[in-house]
Amino acid sequence: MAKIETPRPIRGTQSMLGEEQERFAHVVATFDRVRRLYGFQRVELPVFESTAVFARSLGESTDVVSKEMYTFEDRGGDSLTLRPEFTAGICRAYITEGWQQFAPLKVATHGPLFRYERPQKGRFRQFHQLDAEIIGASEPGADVELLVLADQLLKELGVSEGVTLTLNTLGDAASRDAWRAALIAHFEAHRDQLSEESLDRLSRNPLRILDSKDPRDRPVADSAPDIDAYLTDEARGFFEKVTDGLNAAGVAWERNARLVRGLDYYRHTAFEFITDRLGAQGTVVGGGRYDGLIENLGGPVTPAVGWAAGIERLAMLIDAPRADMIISVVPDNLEVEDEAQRIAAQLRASGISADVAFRGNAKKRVELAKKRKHRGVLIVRATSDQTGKLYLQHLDENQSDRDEVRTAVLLALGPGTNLSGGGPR
RNA sequence: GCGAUCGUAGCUCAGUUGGUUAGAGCGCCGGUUUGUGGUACCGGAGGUCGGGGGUUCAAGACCCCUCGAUCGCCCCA
Repeated sequence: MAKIETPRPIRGTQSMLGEEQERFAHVVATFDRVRRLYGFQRVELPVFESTAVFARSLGESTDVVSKEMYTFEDRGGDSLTLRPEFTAGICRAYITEGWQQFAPLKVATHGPLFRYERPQKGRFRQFHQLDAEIIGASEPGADVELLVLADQLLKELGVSEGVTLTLNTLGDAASRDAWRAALIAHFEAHRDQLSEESLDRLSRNPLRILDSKDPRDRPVADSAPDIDAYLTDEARGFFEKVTDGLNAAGVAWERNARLVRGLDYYRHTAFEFITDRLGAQGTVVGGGRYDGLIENLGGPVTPAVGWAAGIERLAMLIDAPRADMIISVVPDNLEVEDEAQRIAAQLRASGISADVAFRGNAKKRVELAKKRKHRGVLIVRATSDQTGKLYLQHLDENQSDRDEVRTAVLLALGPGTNLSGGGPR
């Protein structure tokens, strides 16, 4: 009989359980809470779109479009693509779903994205992002609000210590074009000093040479002109209003004149929240303003700004979230199993998580509760003596945790409950 | 697409310069003991050492190929 081969998981995908999943869920839950504080509506979007949605908006020559997209033909012969990012799909929906009537529209979402890349630390083929966008707002105040939102999110996740906001402006179209031309001239003049990779960038995406990690490129990149000299008055004023707003809101930031974005659609504000705690993947949140994108998709001229954050990356940075409080209800013997179910139901009705172990004798069930990291064991004894009927054994180390469990259980079972108690020996 | 490192039980790993029937802990299954309560004892199942080829009297160890993982380059959240 031939051995049945178990299908392997797809490279770069993850299946999460336990702490890994709890970290992930905590990041999402925190985002969902904070985005509400800023009045961002949750939107639901398809995971795949017509290939043109991404090809047109991201730029044909970007790596994402040219070699990283999961693109396939459906049975009808249409070219579809699993979304490699959120922004393009949101903009498509803004145009096709009539969302223009709600402008300026503040939306947030999160979910899986797909890029055909070589996996490494903090990088996956199916990965997950948080996303926040403001569509139909040309005011710098929109940029500020998004950055303040991101800043608060990182603070509430407890990771702001190791993460810094780096900020740059790419100017308006006129500034950007003038700067780009000056950069190309500069790099052309020093071709002989650039790495092979940067020579390739020079023809594909010259701005990218600025943040090259190759030490051979640094002298040329560092001596390249900043955008500041090419900024129009309008673009300069815009950037100042953004930075003033951040200062007023108490958001710490650093100017990085070398910061550029990988995708073609960015204008004006560009930013990354970066850390050195994730190996080669330094960016935790990245985004900026993309005033031309919706037009590129055939929509009306619509200014917009947004960011995305890697959920896996944030999950790696946060402290392990505290597990939910679960009380294990253990019947002393078969006789009181139904009584244990009744008590568990009472706990759950009061919002306390309860688990009734169904395997093994009482001792085994207590051991299992300990192993599952439950907070306490409520032992139900077969006795007519009300004083000895319920016994709460704590599994927490410190007294305040024990008090929390005891108070919760007493509250759920009602006043006057006779609850003898003990702790770990 | 390129580079480095690594693949031994379900999991975490030992395995000495190549040398008998490949080990441990945890987990799993069974049993003993205990019996107002989490750490006891005994036993068992489970590995064609990622796969294929080669060197050798002899390969888990050495060589080649292949697949996979990890980390880095590229790119990006």
